[in-house]
Amino acid sequence: MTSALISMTMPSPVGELTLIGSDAGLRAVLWPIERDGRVIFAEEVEPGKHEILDQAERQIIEYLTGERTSFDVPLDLVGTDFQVDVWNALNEIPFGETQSYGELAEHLAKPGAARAVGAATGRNPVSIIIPCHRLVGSSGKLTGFAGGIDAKRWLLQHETPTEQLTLT
Amino acid sequence: MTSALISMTMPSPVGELTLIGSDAGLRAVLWPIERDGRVIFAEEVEPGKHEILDQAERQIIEYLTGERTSFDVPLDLVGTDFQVDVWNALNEIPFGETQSYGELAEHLAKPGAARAVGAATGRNPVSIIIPCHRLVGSSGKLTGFAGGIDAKRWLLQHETPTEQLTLT
DNA sequence: AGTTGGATGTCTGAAAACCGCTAGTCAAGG
DNA sequence: CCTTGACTAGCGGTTTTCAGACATCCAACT
Repeated sequence: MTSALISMTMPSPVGELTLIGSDAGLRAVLWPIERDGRVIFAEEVEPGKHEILDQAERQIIEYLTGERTSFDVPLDLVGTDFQVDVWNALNEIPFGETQSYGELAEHLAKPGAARAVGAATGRNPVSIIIPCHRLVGSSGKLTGFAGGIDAKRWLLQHETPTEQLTLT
Repeated sequence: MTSALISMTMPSPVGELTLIGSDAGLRAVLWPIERDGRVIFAEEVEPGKHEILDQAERQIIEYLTGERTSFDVPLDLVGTDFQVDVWNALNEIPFGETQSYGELAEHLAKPGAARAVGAATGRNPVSIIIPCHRLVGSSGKLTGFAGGIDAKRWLLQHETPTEQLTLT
């Protein structure tokens, strides 16, 4: 008997986000396109009814408006050991910086596992908060993104001083 | 966060039995040979410390000494839908009677699923209390038993007036 | 009397496919 | 030359698929 999940939606410049919570913490932040495929069942709640979802929404808004560069909502990550390792490693890439899939694999002491890192990143349940958008190809190219390449570019530009180059 | 399991052992004429309990009820009664393979982790407790295990032990003793012909310990069955259906159907075979795998399949409105019933029965976690020993081949032969054919024969003879034939 | 085959739901193990990659090679275009 | 783009082989973890294996049974064969 794992406890029931609850959900909430919020608008954003990169599309409507769906937040999923459990007792233990924030379980997911999903792009519109992911919503149907990834949620088994979550009861919808109104804003103000659930501490963790409210906190998550608040922090995401602050991030999007530029008042915040890191998050401290409690997360409830469910995945394989490797996936959780990757997600935690992602969390350590600082605001405004990027890393390649291969570099992250090396940080995990698994050189050569770049492709596996890509696969695990693609399953990151907690978009934006776990900054999977900071992971780019070794050439700097924006290779893929669950919420669409446009959203990835938007997030990276949002984290980057405006003088910077335009991202491919 | 499912709750922790607790366990206890008790002697019996058919070998030492291991009882496993959860908050919700009795999770398993295992034969010696099953014990290593099927228990993930269960903290051992002393008799008298856990209501459900004590109740189960008491009822099993009463059954073995002939003072009891049915059980009412709360059970906590975990398995697929089909398996739970089979186990519940087993529970409805009265003391002293037997049924064939195929007959039970028909009661489940799944004629032809005799073999599937066999597989599900073999996974019955709660020996003795869920009377999987009352299931025999359509020819009356004692085909298989998790605790060994000898234990199956012992249990069936124990439920049968002594004048009856010897079981093959 | 023995043998064979088909029907059923589930589990297991092995193999294959799938990916948000990467470093290397090679040819074409400035 | 240097840059680009297209193509390749190999990487590692997970997911999907598939082929057996079972606590059977009945019928239709040898």
